[in-house]
Amino acid sequence: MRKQGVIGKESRLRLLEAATQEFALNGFYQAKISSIVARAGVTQPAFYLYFESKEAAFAELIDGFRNGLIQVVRDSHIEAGKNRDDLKEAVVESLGQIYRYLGENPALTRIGLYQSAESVRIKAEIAGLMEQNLIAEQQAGYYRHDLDTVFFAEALLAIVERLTLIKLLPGHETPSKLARITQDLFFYGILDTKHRE
Amino acid sequence: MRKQGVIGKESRLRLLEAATQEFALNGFYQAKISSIVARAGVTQPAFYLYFESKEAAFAELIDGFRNGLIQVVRDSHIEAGKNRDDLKEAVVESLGQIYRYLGENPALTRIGLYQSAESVRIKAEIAGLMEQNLIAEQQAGYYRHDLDTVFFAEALLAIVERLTLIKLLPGHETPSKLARITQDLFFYGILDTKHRE
Amino acid sequence: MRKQGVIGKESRLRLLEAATQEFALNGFYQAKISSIVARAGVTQPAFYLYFESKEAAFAELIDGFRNGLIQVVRDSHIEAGKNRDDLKEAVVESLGQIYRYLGENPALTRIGLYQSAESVRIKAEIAGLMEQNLIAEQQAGYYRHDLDTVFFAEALLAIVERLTLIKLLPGHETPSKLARITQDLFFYGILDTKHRE
Amino acid sequence: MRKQGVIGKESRLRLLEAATQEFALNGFYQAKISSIVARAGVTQPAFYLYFESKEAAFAELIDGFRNGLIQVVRDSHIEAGKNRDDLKEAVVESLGQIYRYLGENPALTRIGLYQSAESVRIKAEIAGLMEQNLIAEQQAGYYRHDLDTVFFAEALLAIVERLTLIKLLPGHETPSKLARITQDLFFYGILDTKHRE
DNA sequence: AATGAATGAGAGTTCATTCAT
DNA sequence: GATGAATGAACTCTCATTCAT
Repeated sequence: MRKQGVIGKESRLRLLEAATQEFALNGFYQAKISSIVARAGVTQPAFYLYFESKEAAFAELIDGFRNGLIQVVRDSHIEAGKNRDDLKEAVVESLGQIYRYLGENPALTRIGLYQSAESVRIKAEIAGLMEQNLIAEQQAGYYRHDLDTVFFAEALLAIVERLTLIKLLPGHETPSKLARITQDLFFYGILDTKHRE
Repeated sequence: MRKQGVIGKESRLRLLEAATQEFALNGFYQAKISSIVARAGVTQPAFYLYFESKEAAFAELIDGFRNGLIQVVRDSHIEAGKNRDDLKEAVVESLGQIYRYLGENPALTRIGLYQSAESVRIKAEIAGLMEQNLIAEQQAGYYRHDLDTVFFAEALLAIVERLTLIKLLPGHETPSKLARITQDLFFYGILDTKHRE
Repeated sequence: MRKQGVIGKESRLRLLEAATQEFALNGFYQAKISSIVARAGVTQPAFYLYFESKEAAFAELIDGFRNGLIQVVRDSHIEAGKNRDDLKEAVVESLGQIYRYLGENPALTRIGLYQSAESVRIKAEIAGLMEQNLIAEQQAGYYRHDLDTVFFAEALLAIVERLTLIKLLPGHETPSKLARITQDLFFYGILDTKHRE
Repeated sequence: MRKQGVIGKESRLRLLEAATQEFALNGFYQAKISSIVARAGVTQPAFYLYFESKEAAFAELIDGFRNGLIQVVRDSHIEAGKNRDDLKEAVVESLGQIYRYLGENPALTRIGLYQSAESVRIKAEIAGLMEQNLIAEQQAGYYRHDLDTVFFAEALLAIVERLTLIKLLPGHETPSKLARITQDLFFYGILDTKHRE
């Protein structure tokens, strides 16, 4: 794996893209190098020109996804000092960016959120980051003070994860719509207001 | 696979239990027949005395789990005519039974909810059942009428799924506690009441 | 690698014998499992029924050879109290047993003395054992006191090793003849007696 | 492989040196072209600019070593007409030159004496040359007339070979010391003189 | 009811070598 | 004079499954 020119870079990219598809479709263990290289239009040894092993290629994909997602989640923090309507819009915007990131990388999302042992760790990490945001936002007075932020964060992640899987990735809903729905559910709860009184 | 006497039944059960553990631990593809029979204390051909194939054994486990879960979710329907406090308790009780079922079958739950291609179908089915309950309960006047029951059901399932994975199965929380937390989040939402006004 | 009946034991032996031939002929790295199993008349996976890996099979052969040789060399120690003629016969007998062991296991000898990284270690070990014998024999007054036993042992091993390779294994000489030649060379040196004076 | 200028010559030399090290360390089959070119700081195809194949490069090294060694052994012939002390010194000097040649080319020696199928042929050749010398020396009256020169030559080579491997190449002994030890062993044999009578 | 023995099919990986530039 | 890129051919090892007993 020495210096690469432009052709090598291209081959590497083709392999990476092929690997993404194959891993997303079949998961790590069922994914076959032979399928990957077939998709990429090269022979098997070419794969090892650019990646140390099946594991290494997978790790590279996972890492890219993880880093991107971490960035997006970090950036989704909402600052203090907003009024109620602005808060709502900000939350929708933040969730929208997360859904957008996932929607724009459907295969990677499949790998990173659903197809690997690492996905468990990644989701734990993301839940942690989300909780940090939520804590700050709670202190900003946006959320109930009796709210357990750990569970809140896990619940938020859970919903994002599931709606992504069944609505976003198949293309049934847009990121914005999902963001609005998620925000609505969390903001107002489910109780009928008349019944509530 | 002819009719079996009592000894055969025992071996079959031991194999089934061993398979449950192995599948839960490693997933379908990584599970090895050799590990299963080692756990069960029999030889490899014995496995094929009781099961047609790896797939068949897996399907049998999945089916048992699925049927049990469907039953529990069906039974978790809440009748009309309750006042607010009774509703709350009824919801907690219903969720509690679901969490209890999952918590009592940890290995099967791992297989049925997280370890297989079937889990996607199972969860879709469960979400559907949950939605039916929710629709009836919404019509009973318990929930907001503008609530989209599809998303509500998916969100509910998502949270149950995730809290089960990270809190229930590792033994960090009891089913009752999780039921209460889930109910609280959904009933009241997250907004600070002072901020709310 | 579970319990084996008589058929299994036979297959194992056939594989072991085939492996011996193949390793002797080609050395560890050039030896192919496919050749071994072909010789043994089984399929490739059968090899792994009886051996953990190529390495493990090789190690088993090496170990057997090494242990046998160590035994023979240990037993070749000559007790004190012999007169000159008896000593000579005893030495010839001892060397004869070593040559005989090597000659009776030609393939193993090839592996253990010439075909592996282990052969270096084995020979070092054998040289050490030989030296222990020589030290005792030197103290019994059989050999010159100014003789460096380390070098003597190494030289003895060297000659045995080489004569085995070029005379014994190809069948050009018998163990007894080689034993006598080796003894003669060492006992009397090379100098012409007339010239010696 | 056309004619080369000065730059090409340099690369070729670097490759040859790198190949020597690699072959000495790992033997022919385990040596990798990729390692050789890495050591030499060139790319893989460059190797084939200067050598037809792995085999060809190896053969070139072997040939160099073989020719050098043949020369040294030829030159180590001792003329007739020496008295006993001069003979001793001449033998020590001759052996010293052989050990010196081997010690000065440690990597090549590893390849030529221990690491190849060719080493068998080379040693046979060397033994032959040594025997020719010994025959002449025997006829000069230096050695016993009942001495079998074939075995004597093989034994001599065996000892040189082994002491080189375990004492010279690791740097534990100098060529001169080894020459003296070798000569001593052969000249006087091992018997205790008192016991001898 | 169970087992010892065996296998077909296929996986990931390695390496000497070559071609176009 | 040298290189980036690629490959054919091989090899070790794994696993679900079956057959004869």
